[in-house]
Amino acid sequence: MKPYPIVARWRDDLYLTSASIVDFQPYVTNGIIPPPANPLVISQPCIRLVDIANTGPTFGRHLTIFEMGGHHAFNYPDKTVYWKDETVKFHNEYIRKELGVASEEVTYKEDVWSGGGNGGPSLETIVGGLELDTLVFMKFKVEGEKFIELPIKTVDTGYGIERYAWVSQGTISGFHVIYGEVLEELVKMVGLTEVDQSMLMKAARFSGEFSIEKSTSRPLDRWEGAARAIEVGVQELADVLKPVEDTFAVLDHTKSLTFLLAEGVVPSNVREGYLARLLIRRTQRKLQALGIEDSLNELVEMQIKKWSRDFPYLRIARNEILQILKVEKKKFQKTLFRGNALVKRAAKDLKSKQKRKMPSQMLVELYDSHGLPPEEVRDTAGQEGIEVNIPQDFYAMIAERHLEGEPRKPEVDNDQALLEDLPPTTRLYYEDPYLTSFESKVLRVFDDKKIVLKKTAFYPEGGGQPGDSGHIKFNGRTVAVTDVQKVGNVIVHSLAGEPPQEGVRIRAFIDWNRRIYLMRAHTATHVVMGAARRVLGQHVWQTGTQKEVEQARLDISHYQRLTPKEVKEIEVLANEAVLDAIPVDVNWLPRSEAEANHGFRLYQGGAVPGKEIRVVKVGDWEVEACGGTHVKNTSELGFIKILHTERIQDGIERITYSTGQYALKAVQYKEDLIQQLSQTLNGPVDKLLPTAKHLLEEWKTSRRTNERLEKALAEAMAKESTDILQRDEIGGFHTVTGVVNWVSTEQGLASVNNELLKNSSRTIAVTGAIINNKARIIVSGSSDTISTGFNAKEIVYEPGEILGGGGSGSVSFAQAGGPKTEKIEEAIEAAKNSIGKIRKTYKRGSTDKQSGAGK
RNA sequence: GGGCUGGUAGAUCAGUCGGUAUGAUCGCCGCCUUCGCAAGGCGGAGGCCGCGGGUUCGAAUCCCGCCCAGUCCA
Repeated sequence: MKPYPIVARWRDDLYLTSASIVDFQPYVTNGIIPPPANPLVISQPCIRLVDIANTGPTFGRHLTIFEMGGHHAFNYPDKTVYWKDETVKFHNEYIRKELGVASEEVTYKEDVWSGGGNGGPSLETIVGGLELDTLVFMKFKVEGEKFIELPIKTVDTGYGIERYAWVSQGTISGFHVIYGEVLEELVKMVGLTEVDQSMLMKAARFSGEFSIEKSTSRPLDRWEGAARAIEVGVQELADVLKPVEDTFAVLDHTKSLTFLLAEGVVPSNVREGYLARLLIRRTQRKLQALGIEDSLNELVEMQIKKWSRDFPYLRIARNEILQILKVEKKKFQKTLFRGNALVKRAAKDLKSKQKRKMPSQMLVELYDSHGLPPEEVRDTAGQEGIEVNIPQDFYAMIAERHLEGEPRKPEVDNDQALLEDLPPTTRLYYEDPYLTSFESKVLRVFDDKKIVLKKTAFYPEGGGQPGDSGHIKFNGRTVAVTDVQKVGNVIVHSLAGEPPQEGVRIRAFIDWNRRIYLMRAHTATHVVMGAARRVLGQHVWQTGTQKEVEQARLDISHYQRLTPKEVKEIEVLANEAVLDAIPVDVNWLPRSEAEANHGFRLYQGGAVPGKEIRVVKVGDWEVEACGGTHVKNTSELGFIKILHTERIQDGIERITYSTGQYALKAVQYKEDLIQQLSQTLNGPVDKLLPTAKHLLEEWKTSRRTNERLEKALAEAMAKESTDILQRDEIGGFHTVTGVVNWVSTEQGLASVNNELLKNSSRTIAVTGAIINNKARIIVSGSSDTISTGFNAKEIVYEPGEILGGGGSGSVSFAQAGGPKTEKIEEAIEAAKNSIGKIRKTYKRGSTDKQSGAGK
C-alpha cells in the first residue's frame, strides 16, 4: 500500500496519523468497508509528539516523526488470513533469514496491549537491547473494565523502520542513518567537527540511559553513569552532548515540520496548527542555542530535497512551506521581543520592592499568558539581578490552570433507540433535489409532534446546512414542519400542530424559496472554497461552514490575515466560476475508490462516515465529500458577494458571502449607506473620502483651539480682578469663588482653578459651571493651604449633596457635581462655610493629638 | 472549543482609591552649538485613553457586549 497522509483527515478523533493501523480505522477494522488488500504491507510516516522531550537526548530511540512498517491482516469470522503463530513465524523468518540476525539475539516479550478503545495480546521484539517492533493482535473492544470480543480480529504490527536501519548499520545514533548528508551539513553549520569524536563514540554506548525523566531534579544526573564509565567529568560530558542533542532534535523537528506544512497544516493557536507552532518555536530555540538561528528555512529546504525522493508532494509545496515558516518566525520574534520587555519591567518592579526572587506564580503567568519559556525568563530576569527558580513541577502547574471546565459531552439522543425498528427513510432530496412536494405515509408518531415518513424530500440538518421547513396536508388539515433531523438512518420531522395518525397518507410541501437559497449557499461554499485555494494556495482547508438563506460562511486555514486585495481576487474568481456555468455532479462512490480518484482533499468538511461516500464535483473547480443539496449548475447562483472576512482563530479566516438576490441586496444596502453618508456630509459621493478627512481635520483643529482659548481665558481671569468672581478672606485664606459661565468642559473649569491658585500660596479657589446640563464645582488649594489643615475632598462633600450628587478628589483638588443646576450658588456658599470652619477643625485636631486621643 | 493577558502620542509603555493626560522614554520639527555631521542643550508639535452601551454628579479607570492583537491547554 502507498502511505496515507500524515494528517488524519478521515478521522475526527485524531489530528495526526500516529500508527499504520490508523489508516484503516474505524471503517476497515469495524467491518464497514473491505480492506484495500488483505493481507497488506505499508510503510506509514507517523508523527507523535509524546516523546518530544527525549527526541535528541536518546540518540534516536525517540523521534517525533518516523515510518512505521506494518503488515496487517484482517480476519473475518468466515475468513481467516493469518493470526498469532503465522505472524511470529513471518517476523522471525524476516529477522533471521532476510536480515541475518542470530536467533539468540532476538527476544520476544509478551504483554497485553490496549489503546484507542481496542486491545489484545502483544509481543515486543528486542534485538541488541533495542525494541524494534511491536506485534499486536487486536481482538477486543475495551469498554471500561470489560474486554468484548471483536468480530474482526486484526493483526496490527508496527516495525520501527528507522530502528531497523540504525541497528543494521550500527551508527553512533539513529540520526546518522536517517539523515545522512543532512546531518553532515548541519554538523558543519554548527561547527561540531571539533567535538571530541572519541568521547561521543564512547558515550553513545550509554545513550539508552540518557532519557529525560520527569522526576529528575538535577539535570546532569542522566549522564552520571556514562561519565563514570568513560572516566570524564559529568560537566565535561554534558558540554559535549548538549549541542549534539540539540542538533539531533533539530533534524527531527524540521522533518516533522516539512511533512506537516506540506499537508496544509497552518501554524495556529488551535488544534493541529498548535502542534506545528510548538515544533517551530522549539526548533527555533534550539537553533539559537546552537548559534545558527537564521537557518530554519535552509534546513527545511534540505529536508524537502532529501525526502521528496520518496514523497514528491513535498517539493510541490516547497514555496508555501517556506513562506509559512517565514511568517511564523516573524510572529515568534515579535512575541519574544514583547515578552522580554515585559520580563524586564517585571524584574525592575520586583527590584524596586526589594525582592530578589521571582515568584513561581509570575513565571507560570508569563508562560501561560505570554508564551515565554521559563528558561528565557530566567536569562532575561537574571540580567536584572532577579533570581528565577524553575519549579520541578512547572508544567504540572500549567496543566493545573487548565483543569477546570471539562468539555461538555453532547446530549445523548434518546430517539435513536425508539426508532431502531423502522426502515431507513427514502431520501427523495437526493434523488431529485428540485422536488418541492411529494406524497408519503406516516410510519411513526412520537413526542406528540414528531413524525417519521416512509420517504421524504425534506432535507435534515447536516453539513452546515439547516433542515428544511414547509408544511404537510392530511384529512383536510395543514400543519407546518418546523425542523427536520436525521436520527440514525431515519429522518424525523417536527410539526407545529397536531400530528396525523400513524399509517395516514400525507401530502408535503417544502418552503422552496428557503430551500433553493440553502442549495445556492451550499454550492457557493464549494465555489468559494475552490477560489480561495487558487488565490491563497494548497494549504487552504475548510475548517467549518454554516449556510443560511441570506448568507453563508466558510472558515479556512490560512497563515495571515486576508488582505482586501486577496478577498477581491477570491470574489472575482468565484464569480468567474458562476459565469462559466459549471455543472455540479453528484456521485456515490465506494470509500476507497473515492479516495483513490480524488485524494484526501475530499474530506474538507471533516471525517465522513459510511461505506459509500457522496462525492460532489463542481467540474474541475472543486471536489468534496458532501451530504448537502446542491444546484445543478453554478450559473444558478447568479452572483456571489463576499460580505466580510474575520479572523476567528490564529490561522483561521472566516469568509461570509451571499448569493443571488441576497447578494444584490447586500450591495444595495452598502449603496444606501454611502448615499446617506453623502447626504449627511453634504458632499458628492465620489468626494466623500476627502470630505470626511477634511471634516475630521477641522474638528481636531477647532477642539485644540477651544482648549487653548479656555486656558488663555482662565489665565486672564486669574490676573484681572473681574467682578465675576468674588474675592474674600475667610479663616486666614484668600478665597476666590463664583460661577464661571463660559467654560464648557471639566478641563476648562479645572484650568481656571489652577490659574487662580497662582495668585498666592494660601489661596483656595471654588468655582462652578454648568457642564452638560449638570452643575459642577471644583475646589482646590495652593501649596501652603494643605499644611494648615485644608482638605479639598472634605470641603466638597456638602456641595455635592446640595446638587443632588456627590463629590470626591484629592487633598488639594476635588470635584463635586449633581443635576440640581439651580442650586449651584447655594453649593458654592456651602463650600465657603466649610472653609470658614477649617481653622477650628485644625485646632481641635491638634488638641486631640496632644491629649493622645488620635483621630 | 476552553482559559489567561493586552489595546493610552508615530514606537515602547506609566497612569494608585473613579476626580486636570503638568504623562515618561525613543522618534519627529525648530532653535542654540558646528565649516558640515553626530552628540549635547533649549523649546515645540503630536491623544475621540480600540469601538458601542451601562453605572455615576463625574469613567482611560468599574460592569456588559463587540472589534483587534498575543498566549497556553485539549
